[in-house]
Amino acid sequence: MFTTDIEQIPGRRTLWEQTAQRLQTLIANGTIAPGTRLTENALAKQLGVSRAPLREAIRHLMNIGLLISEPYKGVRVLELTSEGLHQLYEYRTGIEQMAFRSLWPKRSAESFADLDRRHARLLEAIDSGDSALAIDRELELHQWCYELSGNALLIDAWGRVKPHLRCYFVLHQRAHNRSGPARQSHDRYLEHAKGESLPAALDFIEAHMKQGFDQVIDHVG
Amino acid sequence: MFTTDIEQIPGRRTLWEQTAQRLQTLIANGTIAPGTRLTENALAKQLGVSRAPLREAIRHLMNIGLLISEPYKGVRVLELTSEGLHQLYEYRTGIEQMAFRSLWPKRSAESFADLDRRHARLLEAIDSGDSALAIDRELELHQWCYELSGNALLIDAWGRVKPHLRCYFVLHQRAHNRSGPARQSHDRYLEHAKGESLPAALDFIEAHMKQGFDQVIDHVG
DNA sequence: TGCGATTTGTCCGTATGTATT
DNA sequence: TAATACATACGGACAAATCGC
Repeated sequence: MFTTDIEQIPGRRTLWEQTAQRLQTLIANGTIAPGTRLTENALAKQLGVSRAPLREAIRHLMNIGLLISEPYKGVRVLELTSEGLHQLYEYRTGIEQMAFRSLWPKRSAESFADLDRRHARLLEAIDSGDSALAIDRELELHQWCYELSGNALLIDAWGRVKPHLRCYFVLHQRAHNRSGPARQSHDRYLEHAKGESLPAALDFIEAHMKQGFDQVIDHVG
Repeated sequence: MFTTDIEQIPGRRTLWEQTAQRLQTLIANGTIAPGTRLTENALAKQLGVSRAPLREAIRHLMNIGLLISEPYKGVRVLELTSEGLHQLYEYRTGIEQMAFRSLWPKRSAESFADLDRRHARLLEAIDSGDSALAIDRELELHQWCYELSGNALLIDAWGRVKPHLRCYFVLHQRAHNRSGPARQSHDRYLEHAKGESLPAALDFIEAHMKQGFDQVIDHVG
């Protein structure tokens, strides 16, 4: 693997990993607003950790891109802009197409079963009305293609994109007060993933991403 | 010990950035061999810094992927494998094609002049016989497409790929005792970058990358 | 199996450098 | 210019985990 995947190994994580995860959640759900300037001492006290692990957590979120640091001036939370969203979707479209090209020869019955399982869990979350859970499940659904590709750099790139998507999704969901993209769109995503034509799948990904982009773009400053 | 190597631009960057840069160079040029386990106290003494900034530098290189960390076990330098090289080139091909798709409408006379300037500097380095410099110049040449794309995520992705490429390039150069890819290949790269057909450019990138991959693959464990 | 040695992870106090007022 | 606030850096200390014997 590339970086340590924080979201796994739930039990015995180091303090800086837990701190990074907590910060990431606070940023994603808007508790810490975009553009907020973070002061280390105050934040360390609030989180109940010392500055050392906090600074390492900050360094991690910097590398993910959720925090922006200016030396000797401090760090601030990334602002959500239409330009940023555009670049995010351009990038995400590219890496997801890359993943599909890479995974295409590796497709199997088991991988399709895995995909179906993720899809079922997404539908389950949507029906439950828990929109935060639905967002996570949707990200897990798309993670299928990266894991199947087996390319550590792609998996890592996805891990970096995911928290950004979560931020924008939450923003969109708050504006609309309903959960993510339509069910039908994901049905067609699965059809193409299991279908026979790679070019058709790539085209659909492009359209699928553009649809997601258009849904969110109106709610960004 | 190896503190003699780099003393470049210690200007106004923070200590952890300088430390990360020094470590990166030591890893790239093989002074610290792949697979080496790093112990913090010893390394801090050798580099003349305290553990705090060293740990942040390590965290940075972890996120780049040059160092691998297992909690409480330590960090070790990434090993160069044929599988890793394959994934690196698959990924690099993808993001460079992505960059070309993104920059294509933004091409201009000035951007072509910029590209020519980078090319000239590469040829200059090749002719000078300084292979380390030639490697840097080749990376700067390719960086053109990412900068012109203007996509911050793509630029960031390239920034993470670059140090890995440097490691493999140095490995290859040491085996061959000559500098990088042929001049003709870069000439054609420029022709396609300035040409009229995006699909042709994308195809050439694929071939160009595969050629680079084949040149290096034989020298990896 | 346990025990000690080593290393990482964490915390604290303090000093220095930088930006801002 | 002085003063304040904060980020950065250092050193020492202890706790926690791992590894070798």
